[in-house]
Amino acid sequence: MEELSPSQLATYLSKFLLAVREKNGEEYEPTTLRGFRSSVERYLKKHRYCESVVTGQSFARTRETLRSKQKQLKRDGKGNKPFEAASLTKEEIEMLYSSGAFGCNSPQALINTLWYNNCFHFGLRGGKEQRDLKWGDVLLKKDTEAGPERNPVFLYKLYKAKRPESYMDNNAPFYLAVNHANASKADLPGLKWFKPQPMGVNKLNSLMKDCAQMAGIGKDKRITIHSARKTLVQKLQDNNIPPPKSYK
DNA sequence: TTGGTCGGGGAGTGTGTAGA
DNA sequence: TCTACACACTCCCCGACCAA
Repeated sequence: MEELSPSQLATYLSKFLLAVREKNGEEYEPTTLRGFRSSVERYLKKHRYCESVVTGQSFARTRETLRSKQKQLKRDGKGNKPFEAASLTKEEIEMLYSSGAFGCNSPQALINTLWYNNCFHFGLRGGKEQRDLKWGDVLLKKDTEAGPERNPVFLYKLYKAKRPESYMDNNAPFYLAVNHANASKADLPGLKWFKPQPMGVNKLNSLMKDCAQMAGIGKDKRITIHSARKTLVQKLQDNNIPPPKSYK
């Protein structure tokens, strides 16, 4: 497309924005169309194209087409964020603990709870930021007496005791794969619950969904990996904590 | 069970601007 | 000057698929 003149490209883009549909024939969400345009813009920038699709004069009609299309889609009921992640209620968090999805009685429950704590207390995103987390990124500054399963310090110390020695240096991944061979005899003292191997990206990304399934929640709402972070934001809002200045 | 990749699409953040 | 909102742009979640 970088070989087309701006006026030719503008015409093609306008036609594309009007005609494009999902594979099943459905209309796309308004933000998706905007994303398509941004993708084209990025591509053209990379190829040093002479004009910007977003601000260039030759693309004024394309912009108008996109605006009209977005308005039409909104009128048709699109743009209501059908895939928006839902936050967790107090009752649902209780169910996660009572079902055994969260807690400290199994390697999987332990790592699920650590993941949730890191989302909820440190505001980490559920996937990449958690996966990039290293063992040395989390330091125990203030100790506390070993206590209940909901005490983050207790869980951290238990996790430390159950990790293999070879994965204790600062650059080791924080989340390790569960050793399922040992999971059935998890209460044996000194047994390592985790393998010297990072938890996989697919496993980490489906962690919250698996927990919700185990606890029997999320049938009427969308519980995803983002739900834990959303719960944190919801709680901050409910307690009238203002957003940081940089959010303005 | 894992890593890697891809396409679709929602979420997050910085910036510009109209209006109070 | 402040605030709310829209826009521009980027990030990355998510599911599917495949091979190891």
